[in-house]
Amino acid sequence: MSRRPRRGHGRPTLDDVAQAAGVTRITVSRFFHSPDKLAPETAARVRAAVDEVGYVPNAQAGQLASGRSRVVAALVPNLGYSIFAETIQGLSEGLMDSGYELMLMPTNYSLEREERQLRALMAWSPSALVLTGRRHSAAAEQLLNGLREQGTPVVEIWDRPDAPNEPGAPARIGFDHREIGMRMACHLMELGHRHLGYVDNPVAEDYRARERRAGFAAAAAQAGARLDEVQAPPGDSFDSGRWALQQLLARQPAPSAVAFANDLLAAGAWVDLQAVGSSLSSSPTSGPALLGFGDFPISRQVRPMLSTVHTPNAEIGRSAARSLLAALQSGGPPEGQALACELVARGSTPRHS
Amino acid sequence: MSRRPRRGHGRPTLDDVAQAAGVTRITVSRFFHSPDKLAPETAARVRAAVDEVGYVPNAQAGQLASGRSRVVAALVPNLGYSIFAETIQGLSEGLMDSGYELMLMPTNYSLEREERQLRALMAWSPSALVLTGRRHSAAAEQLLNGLREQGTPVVEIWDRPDAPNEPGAPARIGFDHREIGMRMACHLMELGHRHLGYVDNPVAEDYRARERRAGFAAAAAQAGARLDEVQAPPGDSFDSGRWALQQLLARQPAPSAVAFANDLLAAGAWVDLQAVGSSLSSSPTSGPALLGFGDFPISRQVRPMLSTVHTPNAEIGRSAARSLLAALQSGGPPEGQALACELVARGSTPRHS
DNA sequence: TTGTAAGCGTTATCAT
DNA sequence: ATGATAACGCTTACAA
Repeated sequence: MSRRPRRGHGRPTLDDVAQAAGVTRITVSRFFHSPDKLAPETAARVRAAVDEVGYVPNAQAGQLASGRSRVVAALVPNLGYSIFAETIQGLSEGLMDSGYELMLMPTNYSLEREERQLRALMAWSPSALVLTGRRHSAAAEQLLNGLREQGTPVVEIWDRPDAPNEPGAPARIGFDHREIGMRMACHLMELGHRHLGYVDNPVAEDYRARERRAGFAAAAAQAGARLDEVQAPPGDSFDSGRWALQQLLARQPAPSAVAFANDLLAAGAWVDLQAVGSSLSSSPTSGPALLGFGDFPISRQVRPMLSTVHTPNAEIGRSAARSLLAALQSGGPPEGQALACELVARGSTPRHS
Repeated sequence: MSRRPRRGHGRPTLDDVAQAAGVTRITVSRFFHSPDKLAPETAARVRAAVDEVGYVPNAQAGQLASGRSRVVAALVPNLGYSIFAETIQGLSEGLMDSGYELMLMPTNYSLEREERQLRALMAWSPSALVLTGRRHSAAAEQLLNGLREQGTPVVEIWDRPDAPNEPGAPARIGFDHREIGMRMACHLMELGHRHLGYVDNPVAEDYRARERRAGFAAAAAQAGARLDEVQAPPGDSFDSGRWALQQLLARQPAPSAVAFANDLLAAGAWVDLQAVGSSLSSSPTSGPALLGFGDFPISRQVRPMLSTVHTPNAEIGRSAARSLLAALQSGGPPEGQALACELVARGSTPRHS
């Protein structure tokens, strides 16, 4: 019916709608972006014309003309690991119906990979950016600074906001992993433990896990407690945690309380401990206290229940979405937010001695 | 230094590079898209100029001009639920470095939501599309058909391919949930059970879970076995599964084997059963056999280990990426793929009577 | 309240 | 092997 130009999608354009409505292109454009500037009856004609021709806007053309992209990009280490999946779920919920679309790029815990993704991203002129963590390659930092100067809101999630909202400081949404590590150690020491163990996770590039461990070690040292550390091997987390605990318990003397980089590691070790305890004697276990991190659902399911640190997985994503949308609207920089973690003391860390 | 036009990002453009290299725009464009068409020394000059001015392509402009978008969109019910997170992880790994970016849209298990996301998506002219499941609203089907006719590859994941690769049939990557339901029932009946139970999941819109249940019921009916069914309530899956099993066991007579919509439900029920069993007697439990679905890591951790169905979570994503990229390259339609599930018989389904 | 003119930065087509 | 010209579909700036 209608002319089919040599190029393009062949989809109806603003001009097609305009023709059908007896107005010009720009009026139709206004119908979408500032409908209140149209005379009501004009708007009605345009609406009818839009339906009639089946008009769908062309995002690329609009973005090229306006210089704004309606893309929010998120770079996360991994999705299979459920905490980031929950964060992304929160982020996409927060972005829903905002007119922005979420572009997702996994970095596999690699700063180099993150930098490459960031470069690829530049081509899209994203409206806003979500990065995981505060550490990036030098080149990535440069790209980010460029974006920030140009007014693109950037938030870093899953890491601590810098102390007092310093102006110009990167906006971060999350918590201080080092501090959480310290709190974990303090919890165990408050229960009377003087010889602690720590099982770190096997992902070498996960510096946040390293920080928790470092905080844990610092608090232990400060209190004069003894500390044994071990890195869990890759593979099934449960098995890995079990193996790591055995390593610690084999030492003489063995720690009386052990903290883990995450609940999966801890749960594996914990159920093993219970099984051994109950087969050797029917009395309640007198083995080490165990403390996890992440408050995975499993932790409430083992008996006794696993003590852990509750992290605001989905809330980090929702908060990031709020912060970015606010910044996008106001034109100002995005705000960071310190989100609380809660140390949930349950049955696996009873009072000691 | 350089002119700052009234509009645009102010980023260097092809023309800036061209000027620095002493060539024209189009030569620089060719440098990126068909470098072998350039004289080697011209290419070298262009390369230097690109670095010099710090050129980054403008995706919107390129896509507007070419009519192709370099966006692959994926619509999934939910990410917090780990199986889809693993699928998306597989998908994004498969897409990595392909030049296509992943746009992620959650549908919250709502067909209406899916339709809206699809409409929003049309504005982006995605190069390819990933949908979850074969069921969509009528309007969504229309949109999809339009896309397919126009040559956009579309694959539906987590559902069964249609029988023999019918031409024109939607490409699906996954398996037949109804058939898996039947296999689950058969497994239990082969062990000697004649009175089965089924615990369905609480997400009313998850038709795939309904299909597994229907298959389970059909197989039971066909074999003349008795069946009791119950829907798990919303909330923590472990607790929910536990509650549901109690409902079934309270009936007189009670089923001797119970299947669950997923491993979380099953695991909650299973550990509960073991706890009760061991506190009442030290003999091995003689309670009902339990069968899960999904092969979550937890299932290998409970003792006895939970029998379940292993699903190819990440493989579905990787396969979708492969199929779409192949279709994009060949220009043909994408291919579906039937992926195998494996029924993993473990300790929770021992031989019966 | 509506319209005109001039791009936005790239790629397709055809020419040299 | 390189270039000139004309889109691509929309929005901004300025007029009327």
